[in-house]
Amino acid sequence: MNALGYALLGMLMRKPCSGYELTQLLEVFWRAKHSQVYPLLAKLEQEQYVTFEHVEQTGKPDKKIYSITDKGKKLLQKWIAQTPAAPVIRDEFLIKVYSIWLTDKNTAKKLFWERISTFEEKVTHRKEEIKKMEEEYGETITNFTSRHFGRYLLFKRKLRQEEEEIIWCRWVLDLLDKANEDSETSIEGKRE
Amino acid sequence: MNALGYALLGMLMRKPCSGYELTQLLEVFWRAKHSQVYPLLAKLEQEQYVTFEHVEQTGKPDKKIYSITDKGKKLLQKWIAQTPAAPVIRDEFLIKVYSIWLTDKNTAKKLFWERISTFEEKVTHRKEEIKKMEEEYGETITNFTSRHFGRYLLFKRKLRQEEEEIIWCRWVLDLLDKANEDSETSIEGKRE
DNA sequence: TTTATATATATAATTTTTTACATATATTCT
DNA sequence: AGAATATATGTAAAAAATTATATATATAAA
Repeated sequence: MNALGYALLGMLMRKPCSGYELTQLLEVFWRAKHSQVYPLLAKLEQEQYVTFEHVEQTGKPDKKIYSITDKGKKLLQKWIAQTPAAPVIRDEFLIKVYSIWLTDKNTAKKLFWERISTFEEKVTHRKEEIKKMEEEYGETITNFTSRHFGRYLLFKRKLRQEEEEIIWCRWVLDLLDKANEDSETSIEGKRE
Repeated sequence: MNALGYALLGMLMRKPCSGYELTQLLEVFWRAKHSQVYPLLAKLEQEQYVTFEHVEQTGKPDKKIYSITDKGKKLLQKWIAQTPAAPVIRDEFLIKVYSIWLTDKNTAKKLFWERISTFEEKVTHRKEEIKKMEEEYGETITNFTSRHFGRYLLFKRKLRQEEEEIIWCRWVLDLLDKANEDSETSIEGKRE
């Protein structure tokens, strides 16, 4: 089984979910589209790691609510204790940063300002999510045995990372402005 | 063209490189194996975004040194100014954290201690890289027009992130220890 | 009234990525 | 002597991920 499968099992341990809901919950720690989630759920069900029941709805399409089985739980627990693979990060923005010296200063600034803007939105959103969790579950959330503990830890980490990204962007923008002053006040432009 | 192609072009703007070297340099901002790099370089060469020359070596296998063309440079510059796609993060460790409440405290602690350990190594390594860059290129490195500027920015960002990850892990380990004390001093264990 | 958005599931086609296979030279470690 | 590691390039097969297509209900907005 692949990592995404374990992610799904982990979410189903927290609570039974539909494929639609799982796809949304996934966002914090593993990117995947619904076109990956639905077939994998079917496979998981075939191998008896999960079960599902049809739930009819009015005003909305019917859904399948998946639950994890004992077999699934055991598989997950065994996997957790194993050393995880190295993280994969692929961020187009970073490729652009790498080559930022090829653009003009306005293009560069715009890129970083847009980054700040999208990350500020993320921070706002994340803070709300954390607040909601803290209100809903109280102090138990910091308790190791709470089913929400892991999710809470991830949210806290994400928030920090998002805030750090903004700080870094501001630092870069400062550097860009400083370099500007230098080239205006001194003749000695380039070295190297 | 895909993002990896632009990453290669960006690295070739900094300096001509072999496919082997490119695969290593890639590490900071885009994960890719050599089996992706070599065919893509061939494609890039076919479309005249890069050229290469054979370099014979003694004691080592011969290599191909790739350089970017004007056509390649223009393509890259045009791409940089466009709004980047959302970052992709896939980290198995985070899936395990999500389900950490399913394990025992020792397994949990071990996971986080191992994470700290691998990230401490990364921090050490990263600091050396940054020091080397600063020594090699001096202050010009903070200059917008330096070909090393983007790479320098990325290294600084990575270092922060790696340091932050360690801080977060320690915070989690603290939480785990606190919860331990609680369950020893108070009877009221769970709520929710 | 049309359009967009949200809920809900599913498959097909394509692209991207990983793993494995393959070869070759030289050095260092056990 | 044999094994592992580093340098160097490539291809083939398999797995994973993205994009596109498809269907269906309901609400809200333009």
